[in-house]
Amino acid sequence: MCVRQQKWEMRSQKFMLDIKLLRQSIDSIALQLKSRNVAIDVAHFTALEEERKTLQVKMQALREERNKRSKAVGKTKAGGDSIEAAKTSLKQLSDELKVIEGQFATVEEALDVFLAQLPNLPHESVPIGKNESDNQIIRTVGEPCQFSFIAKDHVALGAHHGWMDFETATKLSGSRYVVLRGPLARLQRALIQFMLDLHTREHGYQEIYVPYIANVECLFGTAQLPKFQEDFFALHGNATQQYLIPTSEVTVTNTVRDQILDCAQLPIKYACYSSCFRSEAGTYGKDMQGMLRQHQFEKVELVQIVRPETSYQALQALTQHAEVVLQRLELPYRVMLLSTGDMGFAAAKTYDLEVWLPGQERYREISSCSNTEAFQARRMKARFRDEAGHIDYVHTLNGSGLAVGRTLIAILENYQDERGRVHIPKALQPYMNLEVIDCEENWYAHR
RNA sequence: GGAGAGAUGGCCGAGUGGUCGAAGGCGCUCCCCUGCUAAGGGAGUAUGGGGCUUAAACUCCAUCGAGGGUUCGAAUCCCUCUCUCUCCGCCA
Repeated sequence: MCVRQQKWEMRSQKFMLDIKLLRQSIDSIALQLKSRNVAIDVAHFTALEEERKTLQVKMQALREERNKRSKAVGKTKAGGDSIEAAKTSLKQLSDELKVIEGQFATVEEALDVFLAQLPNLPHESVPIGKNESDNQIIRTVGEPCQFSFIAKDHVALGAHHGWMDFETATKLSGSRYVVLRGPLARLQRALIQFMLDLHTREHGYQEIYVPYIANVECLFGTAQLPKFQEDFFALHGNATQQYLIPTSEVTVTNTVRDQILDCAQLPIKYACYSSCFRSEAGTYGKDMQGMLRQHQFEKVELVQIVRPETSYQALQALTQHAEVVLQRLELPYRVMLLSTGDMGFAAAKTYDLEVWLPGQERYREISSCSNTEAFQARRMKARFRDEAGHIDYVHTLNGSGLAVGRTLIAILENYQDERGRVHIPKALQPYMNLEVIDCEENWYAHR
């Protein structure tokens, strides 16, 4: 028996777009993907697909014959007659089948390579553009504050007493790490607690804790693999390949992998705090100062598993949920609708939240909220059964609610005063048990 | 880390080379019967893909943890891996 066919079928679900849609309307898909700067070789695909079909039909016919005749052999043997002649001719058939199966496997591999390059199709409402300069500002909330003094950046504000210590972090690990002490370590912890409480108490998310190490299937399911292997850390010395999660989206979303959910379970809404690990390969020289871009950072992630017809409503809601964090912290921000050229591989539509950073005098990304529609679900085989018993893929969404390190930066820079003190936003004060971080204070005395 | 036992459908569980996609039970759905309830009778109840179709029907292929091998034929035999359980040791 050969299991190659199953492998192929699994892939056809796992990869990207709906394989049936692709077969039917490759031309219109090519057109849509062009807006994402992806050129696809339609002729190549069509040829492969033709070959695949021919071979599959032939292979199945041969198998059918083999199965039938093998069963007949069994009967003959049970009847006590000789089966030698039948064995010889069946051996030929079996060999022929193996050749076809080999050819089929070759075509399948070529299709693999082709399909793996295809990102999700953008939603029709997504602006067509080359890169981030074509993103649309949806709304701006709050005013960038005007200081009567020259605003410091978070590196300067955190430097007192080694509260934000990059030198020690470099000694411990390397570049792009940070050590936080005293009030800043507490601020980070307070932010995590604040965000989780908000989402679980007011937005209806269930808190979830997941592993920070994920297997290949997870990374594949959420589409970090196979294309973006260099973006995160692989663990060595393991028999099985494992990776540090670049976001808890990976493990949280994969909790529903290989499942047929009951429609009564939907929507599923998870809020997850985790550390995140990114190699930041190819970002040399970018944001080298400060803790804006780190190999290890903290994030509260929001994930929703929903019915297809509700996923765009859910995207609006999820984006709102992330925005509320900024609103409660009274940080000025704006909402960007990403253009086709700037979206992530798995996303059909993405809103970025950008917070105002006085130290840089510009807005910086602090959250990214995406609807991947069934793109991840297909790869994960995450489905649901509706009231009528029909099975369909779920839609998955994810968004940061928020990136904790960057929120900490935003608070330092937006809430600084002329003396270099940092005031704590009202909403956060109960969590900090403090109103102001005073650089003239001895923090060892603080309880 | 050492020793052993396992992995079968929604669940339990039979099945050591051939009509096994898989007995039996439970659960679930529909129907029948019974004055309600309970009990009873009957039928159905996996997933993915291909062919043919407007569609359905039909039919074929694949799937018994994963991958590979032996064979005309594999849930069943061999190899590798993963996971689970029990005992011992160690440990936050």
